[in-house]
Amino acid sequence: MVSEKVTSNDVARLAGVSQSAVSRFFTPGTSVSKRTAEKIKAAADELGYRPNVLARSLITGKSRIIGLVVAYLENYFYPDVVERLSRLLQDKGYHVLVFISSLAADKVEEITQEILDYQVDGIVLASANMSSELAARCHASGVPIVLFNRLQDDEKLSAVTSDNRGGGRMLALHLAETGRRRIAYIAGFEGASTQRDRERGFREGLDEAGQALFARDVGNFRYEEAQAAARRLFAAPEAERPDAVFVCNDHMAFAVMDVLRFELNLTIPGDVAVVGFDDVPPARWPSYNLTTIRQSVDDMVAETVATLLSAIEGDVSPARRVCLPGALVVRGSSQPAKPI
Amino acid sequence: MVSEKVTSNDVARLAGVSQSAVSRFFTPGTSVSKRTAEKIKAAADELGYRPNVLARSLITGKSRIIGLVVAYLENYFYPDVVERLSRLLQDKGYHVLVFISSLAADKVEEITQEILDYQVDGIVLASANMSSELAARCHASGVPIVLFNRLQDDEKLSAVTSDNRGGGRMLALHLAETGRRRIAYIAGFEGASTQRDRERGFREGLDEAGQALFARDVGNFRYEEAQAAARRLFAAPEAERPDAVFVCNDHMAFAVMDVLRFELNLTIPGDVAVVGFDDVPPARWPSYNLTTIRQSVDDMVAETVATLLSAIEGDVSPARRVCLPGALVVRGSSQPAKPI
DNA sequence: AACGGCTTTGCATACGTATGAAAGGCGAAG
DNA sequence: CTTCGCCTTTCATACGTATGCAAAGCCGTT
Repeated sequence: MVSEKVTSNDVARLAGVSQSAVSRFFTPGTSVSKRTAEKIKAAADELGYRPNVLARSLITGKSRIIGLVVAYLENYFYPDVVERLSRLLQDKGYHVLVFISSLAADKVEEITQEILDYQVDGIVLASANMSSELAARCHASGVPIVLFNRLQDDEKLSAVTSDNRGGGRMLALHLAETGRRRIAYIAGFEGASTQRDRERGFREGLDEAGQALFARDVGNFRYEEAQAAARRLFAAPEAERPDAVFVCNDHMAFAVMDVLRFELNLTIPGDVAVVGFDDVPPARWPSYNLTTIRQSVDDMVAETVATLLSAIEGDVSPARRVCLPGALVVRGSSQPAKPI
Repeated sequence: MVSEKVTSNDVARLAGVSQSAVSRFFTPGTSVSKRTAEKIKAAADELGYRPNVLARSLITGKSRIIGLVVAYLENYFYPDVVERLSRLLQDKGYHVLVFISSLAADKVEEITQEILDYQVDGIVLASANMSSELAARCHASGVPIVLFNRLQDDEKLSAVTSDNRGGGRMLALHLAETGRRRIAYIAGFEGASTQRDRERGFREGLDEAGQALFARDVGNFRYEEAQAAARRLFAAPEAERPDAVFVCNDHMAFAVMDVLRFELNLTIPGDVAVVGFDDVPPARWPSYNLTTIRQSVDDMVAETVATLLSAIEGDVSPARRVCLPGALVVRGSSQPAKPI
């Protein structure tokens, strides 16, 4: 607390101009004469002056802060999202205020209120659902929201997702085509739209291929629960075990692979094919070498930012729902092991 | 932009009291009579009023925002840090503004300026170094800084680290005790204190055990570069290859293990022992089952927050350097394979 | 009924900036 | 030399809140 804060008034005094001149100098899009600009610059440099963003926000009504709500970073899809989103927004002069939420809905409510307290210009909701009532309140406050990697019934909410249904379908067809006949599914958290859509697409794909789901269990997007689900699914006698598993995301797929290989001594893809969803970095590490659906974080983030910024800049068009295509990435965990 | 913002004045008018009364009602530690409290509460609820944190900051000089500078979330140690740090600070009424920095020092400078623009109450510097000059400026602004998981020469900076030197030593002794005789090291980014301290402790440990470092290469904390380093280290004829590698962090250790197993067909720990540092979640996944030093993220975060908050609350004591002990976690990647 | 102490309330101002309106400056055209 | 118009600059005010100070209210005591 040694130094006093230096304000635009201090600069103005030193430069021999008015405070407004200083303000104008630091506000892009306004003009000052070359002469005063130089005086102000010199004075500002000497004092180490920088405008107070908070005070500015108070009067402009724009904080240049984006609230990001995220429930867990354990799934390595999200750190990547946080990093790229921050970077992109930084480039555009915004910054990210992080709010970690639990999965519980009432927590989300509380958290969102806290976010609004900071007068954020926009909100990215990355791993939590939000009540329609809350969404309405945000909308009423004029704060745009973009759902990231999830959908909600509320038609008023913008959302960016990848094509979870299409991805699920591709995986089903891939497994069927490579000769799998007892295909199981390990679900994520049932409340998540990604879970629902992936499962739905997967079932549709199986249907197309003339198959039905052989078995199903739930892993709730957690490593340990996915391990447990795998143990249950493979507790049956050998002939009645699945010969393929679609695990709802890569993070859980790693857990399943570890159980199959190191607890049950099964080979992948020899005995069982495993496929996931997301294409997080470890999926391409040789230890896992996991067939999966690539969601382009870059594209998703870019769309999110575009949607958010256009809404912030006054675009009152109705909610924008972007669904980006995913790509099937075939790797070693699902090579055809049992040709028909 | 449908609704107008509701201010303390609106509430005051509706409740039939003064604006100061409303302010007092929402400021902890001040008192209002029960009667007016009720009127204000009713009015505030009706209007959906919540205090504007930014306006409050302007006058109190406290924003309750903590700036977090982090360079990359690719190493899964950091997502965990972000999550726990955010959670803990949230509980204390603070929030985290994230700044992603590149490793370049000038970027850090720029970023830190941006942080200061937001009038943050404190800064956590998690994966980037900062010039002493910049540190001085922050100090002058009265903004406390805590270095997380790194150290700097500047004695004025508080820092929280785990005992990197001691951890390196433990790993060296462990490898020597389990019979390894050609022990190599793959370094992280040379500019990082964690890299320096871990290597130093490791060399000291080898020395104690009467050994010298057999080979050394650099992986710069990146997966791909660590792969390349592993390839170089093991390009020698079989008898001249290392029989153990300490990789400066787990993230790179995974890359090394993948190269050894899947490119060179070596067994771990049979042909080569691999040990890492951090104990990130994948280290205990059976595929890697990596011997490593556990850094307790929880403890580190707790110390960081404690240091930061005490400084914010006016503690002018000199910089506080906390060094937390790490624990050797012996797993399958280093079991004694060649008993003496 | 008057007084003293304590709590509650309202008034006024301050925080650091942006911005509309008004005033000033300067050159060109007449 | 005057007048007009444009570009700069200043003045004044506003943003939404917290807080010192003085006024007002309350309650028990003498």
